[in-house]
Amino acid sequence: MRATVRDVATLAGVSPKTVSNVINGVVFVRPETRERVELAVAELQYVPNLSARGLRNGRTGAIALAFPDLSMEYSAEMLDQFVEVAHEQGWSVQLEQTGKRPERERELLSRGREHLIDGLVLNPVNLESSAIVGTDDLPPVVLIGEVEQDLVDRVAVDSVAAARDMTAHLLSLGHRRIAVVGADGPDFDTASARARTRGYREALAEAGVPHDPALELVADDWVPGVAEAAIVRALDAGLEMDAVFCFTDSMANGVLSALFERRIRVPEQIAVAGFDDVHSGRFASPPLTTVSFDKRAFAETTLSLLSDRIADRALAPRRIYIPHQIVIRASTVSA
Amino acid sequence: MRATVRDVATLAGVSPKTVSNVINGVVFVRPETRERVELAVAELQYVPNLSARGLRNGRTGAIALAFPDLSMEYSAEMLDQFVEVAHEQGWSVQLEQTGKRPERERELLSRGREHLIDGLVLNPVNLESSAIVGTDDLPPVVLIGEVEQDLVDRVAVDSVAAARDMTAHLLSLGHRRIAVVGADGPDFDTASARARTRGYREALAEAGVPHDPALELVADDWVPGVAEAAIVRALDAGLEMDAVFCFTDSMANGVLSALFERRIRVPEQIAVAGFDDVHSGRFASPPLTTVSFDKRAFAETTLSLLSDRIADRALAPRRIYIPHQIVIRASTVSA
DNA sequence: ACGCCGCGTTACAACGATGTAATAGTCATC
DNA sequence: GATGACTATTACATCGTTGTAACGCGGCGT
Repeated sequence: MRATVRDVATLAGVSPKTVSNVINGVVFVRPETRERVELAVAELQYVPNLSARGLRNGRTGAIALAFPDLSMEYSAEMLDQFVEVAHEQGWSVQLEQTGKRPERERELLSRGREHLIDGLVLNPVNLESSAIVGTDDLPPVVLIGEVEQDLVDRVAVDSVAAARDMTAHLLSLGHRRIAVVGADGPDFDTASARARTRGYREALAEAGVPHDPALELVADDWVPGVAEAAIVRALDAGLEMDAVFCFTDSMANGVLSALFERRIRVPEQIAVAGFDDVHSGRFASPPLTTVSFDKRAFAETTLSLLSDRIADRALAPRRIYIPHQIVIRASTVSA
Repeated sequence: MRATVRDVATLAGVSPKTVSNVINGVVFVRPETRERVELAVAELQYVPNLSARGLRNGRTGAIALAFPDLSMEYSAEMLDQFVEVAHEQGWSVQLEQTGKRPERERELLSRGREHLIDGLVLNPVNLESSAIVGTDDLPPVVLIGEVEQDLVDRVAVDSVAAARDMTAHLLSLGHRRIAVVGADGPDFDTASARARTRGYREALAEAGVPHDPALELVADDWVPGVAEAAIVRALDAGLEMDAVFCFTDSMANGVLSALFERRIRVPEQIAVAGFDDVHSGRFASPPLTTVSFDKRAFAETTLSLLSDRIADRALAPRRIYIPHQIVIRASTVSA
């Protein structure tokens, strides 16, 4: 059986509350008393019961992270940063996967888990504005990624601007037939897809390059297999293109695979760009030009907003954009 | 303020314990009473306080997953499965990253977090046998991946056999100068590295192929960049090889990148194989031959062991190997 | 009609930590 | 030497849930 404050108190010859005071360090305790207690703690290997503390304090010290698809390298790299930063700040992290099921996002936003976590970082995909009705009933939450929603805190890369920048980069290389992979369509219509498609179109318009809807390839799931299938279909249909801008690195990987298979040289015949700057993009064949952002800063910003929100639920919702850069590698500019 | 059993009880005109009985469903409650309670629960949107329940029951309903590096695609795919299976079984999942710091593994195994989680799935890297002394003091834990340790439950792919099989595959293609990337060395000596190196050597010995230590390339971190550097160094040194067996897909990615850069054709000039069968390997250029295993089954097996262990800490430790297969793709056998 | 049985329900206490208010102890001051 | 002003420590109650044991009520047998 584990030692409790009582046991420690008995051994140290003080009251339970004094033990608590020593442990939490807010109330001043005389050095010799403190030392006796600390000795007893060590002796008994006392560890506070966090359930009890949570019950008493109303705070669990845990936050939840919810991603749509944990198996993506993108999720992995974000998780890495979030877990590190959260731990540095003393939070423990609960992990949730929302998958393709919108009801899971709703469930998280309803009070289902409320008593187990102090706050929630949610990367929504299916969530549309409707899902969040009033802010009153929500647990403290920060949404990450592109969301068309004004009632809660949000952190994101400016997808419209980033897509515009990447398209501009491709245009500056002289490309005029730039396909995108991952555009929104009737069956697939997420906020990210819409934003990136919009940025692409804006860049074309700015450059006065005609917009061909046939170049907007829809991928109903942002995974390499779907992207590969989409590009293969387009090539087979004889669609002309001199560049492909994939809305994630993961899809770019699928596209590179298809082009490699067909012996189409990248970037000489078709340039390829991605979005997210995942680690493996650097080791793609050829290395992938992509939209990069500081994932550590992303996590820090998000958790800082969440922390504020937990402290004060009445704060006005904030939106923060994390700066992005175009990282140019050999998939668009040969060495 | 959240509703409690008390509030629900008052509204339904019953005692708190009856509400508890309805919610937990173990004690029979008369249908009309049950209905009244359920109505009150819905009315008040009552949600049990899990801290209180945890305090009372001594179980939190949460388990922890600890991986050395969450940013790896391998971790992501494992996490995906673990989280899914855990949720199906009603566990919530806490995430920990042990990083390069052995003390974090120790900390997890000590009772530090004990009161917050019911059990722990740990993928150790630094942990050597010494870290686990007696089983008495440990939280319920299942180790995953190669570990030289007999005191706790373990689930793993048989790395020795898998490496032997992959080496045999390469030998069967006629390769005789097979390099490995990720071998153990003086500065890098993990159980996985040792096991895979051993399997490689065993296969060579069985086939009567001479063993050249120069072909065993050490990577002090199993990431693509280090693998790339290692292979580049080997090629620059004029080391002859007709195949490269990388101990992870991630490293294979780095190797493919280096070979692509040098215009060395894969598999015609040098065949490349990996280990883990991560998703993106299918979309490598060329698609990667690798050691595959059922990650869902891995997670199910692990959580089943953990569940048993939580139920009975006195069980004899078990070791379970998850079956593996060699998946042959174009990086070793051209289409 | 009386007592017994069994089932559904209840009162109470306990899980462990900690805020509050009261207490014991220390020291300076007049 | 007694009074007052602090300061360190304590007793108690409480957070919300649930196991235990006791209770009340209806039905059955005699």
